[in-house]
Amino acid sequence: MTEASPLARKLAAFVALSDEDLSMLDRLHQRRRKFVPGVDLVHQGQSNQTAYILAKGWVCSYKLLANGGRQIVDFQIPGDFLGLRSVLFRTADHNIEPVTPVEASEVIISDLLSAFADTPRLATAVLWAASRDEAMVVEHLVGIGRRNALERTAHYLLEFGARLKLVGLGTKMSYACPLSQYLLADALGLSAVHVNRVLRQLREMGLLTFHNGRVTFDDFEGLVALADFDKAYLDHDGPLLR
Amino acid sequence: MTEASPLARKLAAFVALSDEDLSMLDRLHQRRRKFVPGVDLVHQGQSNQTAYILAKGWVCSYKLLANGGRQIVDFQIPGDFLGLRSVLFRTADHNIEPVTPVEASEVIISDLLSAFADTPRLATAVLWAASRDEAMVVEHLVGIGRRNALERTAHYLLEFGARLKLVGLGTKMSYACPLSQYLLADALGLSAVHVNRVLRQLREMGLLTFHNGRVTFDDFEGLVALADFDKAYLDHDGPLLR
DNA sequence: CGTCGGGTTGATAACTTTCAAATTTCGTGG
DNA sequence: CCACGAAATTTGAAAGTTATCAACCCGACG
Repeated sequence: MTEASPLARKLAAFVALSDEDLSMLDRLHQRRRKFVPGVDLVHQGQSNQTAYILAKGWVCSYKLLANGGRQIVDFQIPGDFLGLRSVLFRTADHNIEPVTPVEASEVIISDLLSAFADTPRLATAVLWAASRDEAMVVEHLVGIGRRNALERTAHYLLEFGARLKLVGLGTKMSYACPLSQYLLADALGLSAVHVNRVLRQLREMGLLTFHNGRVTFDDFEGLVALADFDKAYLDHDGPLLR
Repeated sequence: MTEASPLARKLAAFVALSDEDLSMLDRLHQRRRKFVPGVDLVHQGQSNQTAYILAKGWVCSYKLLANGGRQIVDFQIPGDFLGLRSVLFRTADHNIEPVTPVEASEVIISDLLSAFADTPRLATAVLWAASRDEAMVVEHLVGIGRRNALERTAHYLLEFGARLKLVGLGTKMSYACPLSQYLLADALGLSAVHVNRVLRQLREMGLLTFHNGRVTFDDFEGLVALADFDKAYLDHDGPLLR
C-alpha cells in the first residue's frame, strides 16, 4: 500500500480495518476536485448536494447572520467528510468555504451506503467518526457558552492538535495552522482584536505560540489544565475496537 | 388509532407514513419508564447505554466544566430520542437530567436497525429528524457565538415554539414552558440575573411574555425580525416528502 | 410560621467589542 | 533584489455588554 490516506489513518484509529475494508474505502473516492479560497464549495440554500472526502487543505463551515456577523461552526481537515448532512437534508443550511487551496474526492452516496452493507466494520468506523464530529460541535458549543476567551482559545487549539495528529499532520508539540486571526475569531465567537490579545497572553504565559502559521505547545500540561481539556477525548494509541 | 404519539406526529411532518410504518413505530416502544428531576438519566462517563423515546415531560443534556460552569446543550421534548449518540459512542460524554417528571420508552437498538431495513420510509423520517436535531445544535452554537443576549433569548424561545407546535404541545401564540430562569441561563450561556433582565426587556418591548411557566408571543413578527429567525426552518404544513 | 427555591432589582466589577492607528508580513511586478 | 500595496497583526483608549454580589420579595410547603 502507498501512503495511507488521512481518512484511512483516522478510521484505523477507531476500528482495526482489514485490507478489504481499506480497498473498499479507496473505491469510494471518485473524481478528485480542486477548490480555492473565496469560492464556496457549498452555499446556503443550495440543493442537489454532493458529498466529499477532504484530501488536502482546510475548509470551514459557517453561517451568516442578518446582523452582519458570521459564526464558523467547524473547520474540516484532511480525512473529514464534507456535506454529508446537506445530502440527507436535501438542501444546505450553511456555507462551506476553502480556507486554503483544497483537494477533495467526490463521494457517491449510494456507493457509501452499499459499502456499509458489504463491510460492516467500515460502516462502524465511519459512524464512529461522524459521532466524534458531532461531539466536537457540542464541545465547541460548551466552550463558547461557558469558557472565557483564554480557556476557549486554548481548548480549541489543543483540539486541533489532537485532530491533526490523528491524520498524521502534526506532532504532540506543534502543527501547521493556516488560520488567520479573523477566522479564529469567527470560530471562537470573539473579535479578531481580542483573539490577538488572547494569543499574546497565552504566549506570555509560556503556554503556546502561534506564529507564522504554526501552533507550538510550549507547555502542554499547563494548557491542558487551563483549558480543562479531556486528553482521553481524542487521544489514544491503538484502535479502540480490534 | 388512538391519539398519535408525539414522535409519530413529528415524523409525519417530515415524511408521509403508512399505517405499517406507524405500527412499526409503535413496536419500537419497549418498557415505559419514569424519571424525576434530580436524578440523571444518563451520566457522563457511564457506559452500557440505553436509548429512549421521550413521551412526557422535558429533559436536558448538559456538560459540566472544571471551572464550575455548566452548559446545557439541548432540551428534549416529547417525541425526541434520548441518548442515541451515547449508544453508538459506547460511553456517554454528557449528562441527561429530567427537567420535569418524565416518561420515556426504552428502545432496543437492534429493533430500531431492523425496522430501518424493513420500512425505509420510516428510516428516512428518523434520519431526517436526527439531522434536524443536529441542525438545531448548530443553530444554538451560532446563537451563543454571534447573537447578543436579547436576540439569542428571543431566537431560542421561538425555536421552542416551533418544536412544540410540531408535536402538538403548543399553538402559534403560546406554549407551556417548565424552564426556570437558571436553566434558561445555562442553556443560553448567560447568568440567571441577566436572563431575568432580558425577559423583562422583551416583555417591555411588547414582544413576548414568559410568566407562570407559559411563554406567550405578543408580537410574533416583531420577534422573528429581532431574532433573525428562519420561519421556514421548522415550520411547514404538510409532510415534506409524500 | 419558617424555610427554601425562584424571581426581581440595584450597584459594581470584569470581560469583550469597537474604533483608530501603527506596524509587520508577504506576494507581485519593476 | 528591491519597492510597493494589500492583507494580517499589533497596540491603545473608550464604550458596551454581561457577570457578580447583595438584597429583597414572594408563594409553596412541611
